[in-house]
Amino acid sequence: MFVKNAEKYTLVSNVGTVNLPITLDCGQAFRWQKITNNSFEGVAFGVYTKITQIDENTLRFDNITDEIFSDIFYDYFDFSRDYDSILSTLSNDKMLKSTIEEYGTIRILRQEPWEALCSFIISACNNIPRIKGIIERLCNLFGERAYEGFYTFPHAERLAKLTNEDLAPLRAGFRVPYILSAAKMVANGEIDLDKLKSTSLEEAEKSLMQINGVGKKVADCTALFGLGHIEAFPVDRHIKRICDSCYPLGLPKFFHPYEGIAQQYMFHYQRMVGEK
DNA sequence: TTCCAGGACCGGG
DNA sequence: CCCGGTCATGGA
Repeated sequence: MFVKNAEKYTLVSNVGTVNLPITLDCGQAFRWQKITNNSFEGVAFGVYTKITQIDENTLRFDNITDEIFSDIFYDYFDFSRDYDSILSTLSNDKMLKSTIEEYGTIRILRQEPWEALCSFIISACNNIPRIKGIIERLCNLFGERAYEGFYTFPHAERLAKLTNEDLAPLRAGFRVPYILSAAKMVANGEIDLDKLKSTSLEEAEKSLMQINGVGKKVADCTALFGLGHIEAFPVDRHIKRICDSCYPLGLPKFFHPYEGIAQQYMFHYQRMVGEK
């Protein structure tokens, strides 16, 4: 690992391969704003930064120190995991092989648990541009200023005090009461998201599905993108279509325990072919 | 106007 | 267990 800290940016190389644009904009996170084809800006864990892809092994983080990178973004990008090795294994599947070759390394982001849960409650029966809009209004209205024009994701404790009317400006429709019920259960400790990081996936799903508005799909997205359960395999309508046609007898055994990574390639693949 | 979007819930069969 | 209707919103 090589980290070079200059006056106002941190250059990171040789911590693992990554396709930055796809990783940040493949539908697992909703808050990164594209500046150019290879640079994005946004807020994670309360910290604003601008990230630029220099090459497959090198990222530039503007506005943060090397310590902030080590404390926050190293884990956020799941750099402790050896994706080259995992992707090599997953490439034993014909369809995944061509997708991996085309798109490179899509990393599973380790997002804030509450942000992941809340975001995927909002994702229900919704499209990605509108999900992004709702979440942006949520942060702008109830988050804290992290940088000029950028706000943190509001904590569950903050949202738990609000009413349906307070959230009306989000224009989130039938999802508003779901957001509030989740916020209350997280804020009062009925759901302990950090604890669910170290339970079994089944235990985490079971706990999350106690929340009104959280079914298996949203629970699995929360487990995968917010709790580090890399074996979680969220099945939405796109993934179901692929599974029915490509894996009618179930997923190949050797996907385990990296079903979550396989899922993200399948989802991105389906998104790309669907755009034609 | 109708259809659709990273679902979940509820009712009836 | 599985089926259809329903839930708001907005772009195509």
